[in-house]
Amino acid sequence: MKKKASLSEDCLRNIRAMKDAQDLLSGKWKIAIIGSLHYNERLRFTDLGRHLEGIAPKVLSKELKDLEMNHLLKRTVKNTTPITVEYELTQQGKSLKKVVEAMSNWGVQYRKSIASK
Amino acid sequence: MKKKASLSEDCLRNIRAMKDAQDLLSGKWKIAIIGSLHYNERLRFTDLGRHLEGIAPKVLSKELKDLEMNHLLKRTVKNTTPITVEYELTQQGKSLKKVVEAMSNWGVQYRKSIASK
DNA sequence: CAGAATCCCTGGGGATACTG
DNA sequence: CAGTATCCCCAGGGATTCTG
Repeated sequence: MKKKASLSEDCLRNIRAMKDAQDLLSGKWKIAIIGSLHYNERLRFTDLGRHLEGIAPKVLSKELKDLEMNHLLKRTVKNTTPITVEYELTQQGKSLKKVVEAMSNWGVQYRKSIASK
Repeated sequence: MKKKASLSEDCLRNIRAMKDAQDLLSGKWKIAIIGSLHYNERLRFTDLGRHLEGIAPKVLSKELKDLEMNHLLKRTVKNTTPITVEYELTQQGKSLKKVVEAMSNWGVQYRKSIASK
């Protein structure tokens, strides 16, 4: 016999899922990084920096490592002189498309609604 | 005459929008809070806490204030004894639906893909 | 170019106890 | 019930300089 649980297990599961997502995307830059790669397919370290406006190389480096560890993006060293490195989303990373787009759209919307006040 | 800019203004705009969103939703709990209210319509302080599993009241209180300041949720004091307070999403807050759902779905997906490894 | 090394510092976040 | 009040701590993040 089913009763409505006061705290649906379903609901808790979803909330945990959201927390998971936010944890992996924690920090001030990760979403933006994923977003950049979402719009640009593949980027090099410095180019990525240019997209992010104001991020320090150390921080960028660390964020990239985090994302790589979670298999959201892939790092490729090109054998050129000088050496270049390319970053691109993995399949996992690409699966964030919906999230990235939702946030982007919402952000644009939000700016408008603030501006019109 | 249109030329492809090396750093599309469009792209930067989107990235900024994402940063905006992430800033408003910064911290470990905001998304989860929005999510809870997305699934439950309206909740009281303590109930909200129950959904979030492990959050300290001080922290919850602060997160709620932040969200309220950004007009993402509304606080209502009920004239009961003892006093009760209800939180619910504003229209602004509800507009985050897409974001919340995207993150939730992705989180569930991600858990599976990790578990199956 | 792609980072690593250093130094620094605030504030986000937690634990616990208390109150109207 | 719905929060405050305190105390505390570390890591996220920044600025700058250096290197293979």
